[in-house]
Amino acid sequence: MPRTPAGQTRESVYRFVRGRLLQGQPPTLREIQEAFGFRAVETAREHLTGLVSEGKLEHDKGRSRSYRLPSHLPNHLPNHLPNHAIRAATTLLVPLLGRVQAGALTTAVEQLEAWVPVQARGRGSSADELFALRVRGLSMQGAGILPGDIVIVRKQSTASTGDIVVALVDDEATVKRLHKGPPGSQGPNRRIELHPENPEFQVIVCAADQVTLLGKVIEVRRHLEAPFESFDSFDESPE
Amino acid sequence: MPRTPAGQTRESVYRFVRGRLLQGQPPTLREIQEAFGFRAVETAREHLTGLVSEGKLEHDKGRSRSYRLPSHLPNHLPNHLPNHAIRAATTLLVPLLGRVQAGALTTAVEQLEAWVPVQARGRGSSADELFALRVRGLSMQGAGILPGDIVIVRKQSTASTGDIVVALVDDEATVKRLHKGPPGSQGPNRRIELHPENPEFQVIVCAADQVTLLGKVIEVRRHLEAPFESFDSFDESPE
DNA sequence: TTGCATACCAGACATATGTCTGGTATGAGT
DNA sequence: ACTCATACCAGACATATGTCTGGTATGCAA
Repeated sequence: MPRTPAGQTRESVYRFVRGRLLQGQPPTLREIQEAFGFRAVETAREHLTGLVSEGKLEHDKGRSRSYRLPSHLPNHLPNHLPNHAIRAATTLLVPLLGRVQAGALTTAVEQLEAWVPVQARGRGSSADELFALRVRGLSMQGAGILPGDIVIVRKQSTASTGDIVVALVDDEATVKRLHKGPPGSQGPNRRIELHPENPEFQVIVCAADQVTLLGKVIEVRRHLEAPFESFDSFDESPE
Repeated sequence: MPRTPAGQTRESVYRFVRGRLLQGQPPTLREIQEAFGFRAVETAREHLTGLVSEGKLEHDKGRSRSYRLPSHLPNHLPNHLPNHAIRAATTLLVPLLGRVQAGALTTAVEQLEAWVPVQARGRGSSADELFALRVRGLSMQGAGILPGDIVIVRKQSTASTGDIVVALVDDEATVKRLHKGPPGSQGPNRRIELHPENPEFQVIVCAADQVTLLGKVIEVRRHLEAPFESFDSFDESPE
């Protein structure tokens, strides 16, 4: 029986298994056997055993379809594909909300436009911490944020000066750059400034209790070809 | 035995299964049974059977862990979560390339920076059609494309006037807006203009055979918090 | 050529996993 | 209260799936 050089089939098997895992469909040994034309199930199993010993896969002994990508980032990963595959496995699905109204940060069906795949950040990340909105106006043009862009937002009720945030002002969501007044300004009610990045728009100045901070913008996306149907999330015009 | 109202456990089971599928780890019936505290395997199986009849899942009879999200977009989906779950299932993993050199559009290990999750577009979409690059210069600032942004590019060797493209000029990749000369200009060798969106940069004018068009930019992303380690993909400065 | 590591094969068998049949009882509506 | 749909239970069993043992032969280096 002709054989490939050492390691070559192993690599091919790894890519096959990884592809199936990323599709959510881990293969059985016999599916691998068939895919590669092996005559023995054991051949497939030994390749997987080799991959486990190399740290590229892990599995639960005796369970069906249990080979999987390692679930934790080992401290000393070699700088090759497994690392990237692991990152791929931590994709989060974040709701793109159609409209945000006062207090209603929700993934209720009527407001959910789509699910957006987002790379997980850190081990504690969870899709519940994030939401996405579509930008409608030109107020943040100077920051390279244009109408139609999608902002990925991490839910948080505080942020730092200079952060780009989503805030509710007069029950309307807006994307602006946050500037906080000095501690103690206006008594317990600190002054908040929401700065546009476009000279045609005015700074919004108010007290902290007049603003609800919904979160911090952590990513901006622009689709030059729209994968989604067009849907506007909020109004905005020069004041 | 107390029971939940009709449909409630079904929905919870669906979310559990979907979560496991998105992790690449489809559950067995007994794992579902255990997760929900059912006394009988059959209870779990019936919920899955119900979900299959609702079109939310499909499966292969008699195979282990074979319940999965539907693999094709049905024509008439109800406007609720299954639709979005299906979209989630069509996330592609696109390679973020560290550097593009002449002719070397490759996902070879040394040039692969990360895998980027991207929403699939259309049924024929495949990750092989796409690659991602990191923008380095300010030449496209006017178009809201800033240094450090990631562009998702669909591989194509032609594009339309007005498209933002990635092109190889003098063996260096650059992102510009494409303008094509009139048909027949310069004989069979049509004139090509690559326009910056920043007055500090000059238009690149050359013949079609001096330029290799690598693809069309279909999406731009900016990470305000970097999920990746910083890695620059190409040089660019005012000419 | 020899030696070695390992890529392959074959078969038996344990058990994990799905399926089916027959049943109870609970929530909700009338 | 009655009825109905269905959410649950229990058990038996077929087979899919993984595991182990014993083996051959091939590619590669010395």
